[in-house]
Amino acid sequence: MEDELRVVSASYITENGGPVVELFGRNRKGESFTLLYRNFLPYFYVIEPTGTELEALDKIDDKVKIENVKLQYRGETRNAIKFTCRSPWRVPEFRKIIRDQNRILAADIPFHFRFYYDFDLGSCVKFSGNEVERGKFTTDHVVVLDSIEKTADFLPPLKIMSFDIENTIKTQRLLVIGYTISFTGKYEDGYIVGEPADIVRQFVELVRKQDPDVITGYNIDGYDLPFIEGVASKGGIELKLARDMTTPQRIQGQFWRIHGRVVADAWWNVKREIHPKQETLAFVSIELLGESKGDVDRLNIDREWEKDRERVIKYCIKDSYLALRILEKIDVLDKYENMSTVSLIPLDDVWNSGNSTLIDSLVIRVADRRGIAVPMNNFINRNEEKIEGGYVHSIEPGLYDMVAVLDFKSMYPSLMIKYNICFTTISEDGEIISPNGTRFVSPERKRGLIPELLEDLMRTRDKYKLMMRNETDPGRKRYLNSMQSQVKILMNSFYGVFASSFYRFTDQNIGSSITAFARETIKGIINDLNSKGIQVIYGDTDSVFIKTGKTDVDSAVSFSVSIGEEISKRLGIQIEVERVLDPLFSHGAKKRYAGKVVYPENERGNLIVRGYEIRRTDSFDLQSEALTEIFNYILNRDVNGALRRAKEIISDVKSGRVEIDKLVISRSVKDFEFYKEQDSLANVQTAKKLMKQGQEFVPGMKVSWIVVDSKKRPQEVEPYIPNQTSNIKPDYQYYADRVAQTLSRVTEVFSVDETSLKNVDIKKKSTLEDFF
DNA sequence: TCTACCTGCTTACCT
DNA sequence: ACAGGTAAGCAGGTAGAG
Repeated sequence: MEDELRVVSASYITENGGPVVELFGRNRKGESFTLLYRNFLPYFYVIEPTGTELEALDKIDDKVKIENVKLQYRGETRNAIKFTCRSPWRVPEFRKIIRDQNRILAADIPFHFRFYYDFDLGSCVKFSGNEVERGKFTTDHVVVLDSIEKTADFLPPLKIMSFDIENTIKTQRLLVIGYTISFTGKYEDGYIVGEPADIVRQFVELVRKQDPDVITGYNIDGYDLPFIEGVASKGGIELKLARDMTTPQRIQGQFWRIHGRVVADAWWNVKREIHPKQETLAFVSIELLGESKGDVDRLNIDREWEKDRERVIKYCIKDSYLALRILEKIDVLDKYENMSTVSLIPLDDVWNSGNSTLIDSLVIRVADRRGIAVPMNNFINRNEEKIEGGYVHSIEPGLYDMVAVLDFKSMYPSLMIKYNICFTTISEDGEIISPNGTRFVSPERKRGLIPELLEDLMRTRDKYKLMMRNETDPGRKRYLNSMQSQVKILMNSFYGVFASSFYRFTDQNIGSSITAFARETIKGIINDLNSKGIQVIYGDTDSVFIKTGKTDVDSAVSFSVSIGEEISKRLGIQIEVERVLDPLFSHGAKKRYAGKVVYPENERGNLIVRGYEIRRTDSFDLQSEALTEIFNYILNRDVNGALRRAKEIISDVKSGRVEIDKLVISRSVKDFEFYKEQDSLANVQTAKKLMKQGQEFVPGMKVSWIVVDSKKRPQEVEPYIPNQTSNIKPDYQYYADRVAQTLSRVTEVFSVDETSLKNVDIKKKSTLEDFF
């Protein structure tokens, strides 16, 4: 049979002592497939092995063959051997034979990636093969492959299954699993009750029968899955949740791998996508969906279960439904499917692995084609020394009129292209010299692999952007926009990966050359503009904020656009006018500013804030709201109004005229062992109290609290649980002080300090000019 | 003994 | 298992004033 598939996940199993590559996914019709390939073997390279090493390798029972090859290694052609064996899982053992790990190449590439690179596969594949009996596999079809290749991407319907468990707190007994399934726009739900072991057995059956592509739930990574695994192991049940009957595996104590399916914790995804102020399911459901959770008291779940079982079951199903809806709402599925298309690896690997995996996928293929050696990642000899980063220009306190923000379009990728920065071009005799003295050969002599790859990506992005502009169908337009945005994200992640200390192609000089060129570029522009009498008031890494000196928006825009065009032409890197702000406020701190947008047109009138408490998830609502109000006064040039309102807010807080919900502070908590003085931290104190109460807590979660006595050292806090605050007495003086602190940073620019905000009448000043 | 100031630790943000 | 630069709050200390 022949068909096309979007690949959800790839892995391998062992059969008769040899590896079988398996790809899982769905065709356009939404039928699920398992594709099997049996004739692929693992291999790696060793540069100039010694006699003893070669002998030892030759003696390995698992060996299939040893071939002589030539590879480009650090700019030289070197002799190497290609060692092919049968067992992917034994490669780490074979690596130990070689003393110097630097001479072993490509021996740390997960087997399914090796298959992906060598067959040059992508997010979707076209295949032909023989359909066989389903056997142990749970998919609609199982095909033994004859051929497989990359094909144009498409988005088939994927099946998502969300689940949630309830258990007693004291005895940790599993009571119920509730679930919701979403497929082709339809929802279906249900539940499983009974003896804990039976619940788990039926759950495994359910997953096998429903065969979902994505498994989700709220906090399943750290709570529900480990809990179910615990019940399974105690009951001697094999947790065969995978599409190939294997059991889930936890990677680095964090992500789960279930062959053929993506495990996508809704909590983790929400955290990554929207950074909510609080991370409980209740809070996120309200914020994102406007829906509230059921009102079952989890702390008294044992009694609730006795009293009204139906209600607890309904509540459990609802939680699974909410998690599913949240995952759909934040639109991650399409996004990661598109990133899978851009980075050419299966959906699961995009969703649940780091950026270096995406970069690997593009770089290793090209390196292999060109005979360039692929070293291994080095997690052991990590260089502790940090490379110097971007330049941040100081900003003076004040209110500035008609400020244009110009910034470089993908600055780091552009610089890598412009200066041919690459591990293949770094050379003592290079013609291009970076400000820190590192040399790269000119593109005329040798075009770098990375610059070429980045240029391809730039072209791809421009192509998507052009298509998007000409597209009239809204759905198609959204898809094209998402594609161009994923390409941009991938391009921008190159720098970070190449500047990281462990990445296989890392060279300290590459990372520091990129940032050195960037600093030189931005400082050059600032000096140049200043010498022309154009005042640069701020800049961060790839941006400059200039005073246009104009009074109307059109002149300000055309003035700054012409400056941008001149610079772009002169430097060969695109710099664009991102916004014009009128006015822009700063209290004199880097990475913090607020402004009113006057350009672009579609953002006109918007308040934009960077860095300030309004942006921070660990500030309490009252603080954010108060500062927003004050900014609105200031940006409308009503300083007196700002001062009056600031005093009013502070005095209200001081006397307790404020809702307790506005005083909630939330912060994340790591593993307790991480901290030097865990007991003196409010977030850890809160987490410990929550655990004592029997609340769900896993490291990495945000916890919320109210400060009840800030005089104590460390300050005393109480966990915040919505609708359960009657016995909490906030330390109003503390909150008043903090709000005053926040607001006075703004008012001090106009000569009104914290003490005067909190106390006596302010000096009578009526116009803005009087304050300078 | 109280306050001002400093340092180290920590989190979250900006690009 | 992508980077560095930065602000700011709290804990806990010390120096100097009262």
